[in-house]
Amino acid sequence: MLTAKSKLEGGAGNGRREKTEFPMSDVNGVAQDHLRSFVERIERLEEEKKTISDDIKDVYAEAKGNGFDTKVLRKVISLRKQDADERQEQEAILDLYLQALGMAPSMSEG
Amino acid sequence: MLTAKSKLEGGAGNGRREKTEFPMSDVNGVAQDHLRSFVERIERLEEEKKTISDDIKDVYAEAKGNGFDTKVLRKVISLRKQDADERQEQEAILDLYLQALGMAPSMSEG
Amino acid sequence: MLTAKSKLEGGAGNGRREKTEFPMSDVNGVAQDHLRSFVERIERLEEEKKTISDDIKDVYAEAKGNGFDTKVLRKVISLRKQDADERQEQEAILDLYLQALGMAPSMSEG
Amino acid sequence: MLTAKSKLEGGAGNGRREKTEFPMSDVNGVAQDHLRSFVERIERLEEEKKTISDDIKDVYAEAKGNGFDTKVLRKVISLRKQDADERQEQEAILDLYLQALGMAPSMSEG
DNA sequence: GCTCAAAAGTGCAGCC
DNA sequence: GGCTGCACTTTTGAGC
Repeated sequence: MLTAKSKLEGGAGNGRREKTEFPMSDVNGVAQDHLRSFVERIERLEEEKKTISDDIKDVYAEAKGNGFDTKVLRKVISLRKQDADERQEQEAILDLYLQALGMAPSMSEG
Repeated sequence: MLTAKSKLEGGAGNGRREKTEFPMSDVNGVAQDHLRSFVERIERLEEEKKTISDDIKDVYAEAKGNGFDTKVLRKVISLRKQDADERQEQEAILDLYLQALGMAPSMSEG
Repeated sequence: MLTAKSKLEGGAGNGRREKTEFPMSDVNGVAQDHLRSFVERIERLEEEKKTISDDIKDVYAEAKGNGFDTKVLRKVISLRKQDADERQEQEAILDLYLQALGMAPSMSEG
Repeated sequence: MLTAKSKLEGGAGNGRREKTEFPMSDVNGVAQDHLRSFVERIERLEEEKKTISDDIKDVYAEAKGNGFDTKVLRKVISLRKQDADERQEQEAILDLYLQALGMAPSMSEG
């Protein structure tokens, strides 16, 4: 059974087939452009993400500089996040039980 | 209603001491405001960060929807990142050499 | 996949090249035996672990066969685990605050 | 104050009802016992599983303490596992062929 | 530098 | 049988 090899969308010369078996629905050049576009978008976002992460670190550093214990601060953040998550979880549980009881919860019907 | 949060300030407010052993350099109330400010800033940033992360996932999903193998795509991103990191590393080494030679690299303007 | 540059050979032993560049501080044969021993122990444990995992799956399957909704069942397990974790967490928080207050919790006084 | 745990049984009538809408084919009390039994079995197994996992971590730690690079060690384990899986796969294919030829492979005793 | 915890990535099981 | 969501593993980053 075949598996791994097909994934590389490898630029094998498929130019001459009526229909390509490759995972992209287009000619190679176009697919490449498409790929490049995705790569750029992702890299751009990753960059932004890193900026944010660095900002967060800066805030912790600033807090520390103001005499706060970062470990405690992190715990505070973590706890508040947990609370939020738990709230969501509660709704999920409710939905689950409603489903189990045959009473569909949401499914925004209508 | 406060729940877990209340524990956070539980330690505080246990009377005035000539000198506080608390890690904050201010009166409790003020420190609390300060703390709150830090917490809010961090949470805001964490939220933004999550938005970006979700965006990234969306892009991967879109790429997948366009026939790209996300695993390969991730590999591409990863490799390019490594390359970039190595490039930076090279520049850092160059800077070190320049410094060692007394030629400050100053700021690397494009 | 690992590329050649990875740290496979990296690590200890830098500097001495008369004998070996390998990361182990012993003669090859002995180190190999040692390595083999670790590999075997790990593989044995992994095997046991898999057995347990399969057992768990079996129990879920059996529960399902008895009319239980496995999704709900999993949720029940998950919730109970969360409760246990939270209990631990509470102790951790307490310790943290005690530390922050300069009251080391470390001593286990009765 | 309700704790999270209480929600679990919240849905079920803590008393005895003559009739149930629940997906279990038995009276509530009995189903509850049954459920409890499953929960306990699973939790017991999960516990064992965690013990094994911790043991594995310990072995890796010990290996590290003996100068082995855990990353490499993990790679070794992983590769060997792959090999084993592939071997199994080969046998499975062989079995298929044997079956196709009307020669049941029966049980593969080690 | 090592250890530990959070985040990401991968694989798997259940569902449509 | 493809897909979505979940659990496990791995990796990265922070703290001591």
